[in-house]
Amino acid sequence: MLPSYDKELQSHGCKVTPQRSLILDILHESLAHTMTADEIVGLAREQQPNISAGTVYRNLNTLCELGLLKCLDSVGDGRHYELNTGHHHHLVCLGCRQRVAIDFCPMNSEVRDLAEKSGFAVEDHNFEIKGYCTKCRAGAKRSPDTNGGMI
Amino acid sequence: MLPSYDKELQSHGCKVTPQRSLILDILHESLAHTMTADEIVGLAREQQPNISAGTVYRNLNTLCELGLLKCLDSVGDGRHYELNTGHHHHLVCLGCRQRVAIDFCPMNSEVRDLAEKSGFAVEDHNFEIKGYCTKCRAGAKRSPDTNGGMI
DNA sequence: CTCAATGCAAAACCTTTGCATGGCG
DNA sequence: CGCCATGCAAAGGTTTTGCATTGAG
Repeated sequence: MLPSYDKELQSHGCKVTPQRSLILDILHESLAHTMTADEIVGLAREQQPNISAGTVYRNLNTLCELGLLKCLDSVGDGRHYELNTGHHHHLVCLGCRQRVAIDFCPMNSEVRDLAEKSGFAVEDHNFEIKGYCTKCRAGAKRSPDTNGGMI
Repeated sequence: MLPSYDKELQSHGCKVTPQRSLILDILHESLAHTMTADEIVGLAREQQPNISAGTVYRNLNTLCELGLLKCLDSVGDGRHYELNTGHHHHLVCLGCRQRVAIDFCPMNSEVRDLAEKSGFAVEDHNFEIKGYCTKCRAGAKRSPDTNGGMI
């Protein structure tokens, strides 16, 4: 079943609008991978044809601030969004740009100490493995340099 | 001393122009941290006032393709460039957006196997630790949410 | 009712691109 | 001298913003 985010929204003094719920539903449908703002606008318009891109962008930012979403960025394909569920990292396909969640996390007290030894106050971290998914592997072998070093 | 990149450029059938050398010199000056295209344009204009932004962008892309530069991306501050010296990762300051190199690398055969077990052909990886550098720590404590969840 | 959220359109960014000119090899 | 690289300006793509209107609480 679809969890409702109404309570989280309201507890932040945030109104529950059809647009907001729709965005959260769309991201819930694709829990396994991330989406760009543009993809979200596209899917949202299937159900609510005149939802404005401005509204989607504004809501993505709002929902990130509330901590309901996470925003990822990586060379070559703009920002990606996902529901902020359990902590995880991603496999990023350099072909189709899809991000798929993985459970492995490299962060531990040792690494943290290393960073803090240089006066750095650690808040978060990010780990991504880049490569080619099963579907894109064939194409990748043909032209390994297609991506112009923008790995 | 400044290493000259002339040979690398020439060996790729690439002309050595003042603009190209200047960009490489600027990035060599800041080996410890990365720079945005815009910062590079600014510094370049101090020495060559009418260098065009288009030229800088074109060269940054060219030099990435040649493998002389590395391009990094991260939420909240666009692309960053650095000389492609030894493999390393970064501490990213959420205050001043500075990226500082660290030596620790989480990648090993175990992690690689994990990714490849799901049919993924691993090509590269990226690890960054986000937080606040010594200079920005005070400010961070005052307003932890300034960055709108865009960690 | 009130104030936040929306739709629309314009603007603000950042990056790329077309074209004529200049300069490296 | 030929062709790549440059400067300039225009265009492209993405994200933000201003403003009047709508609608959730």
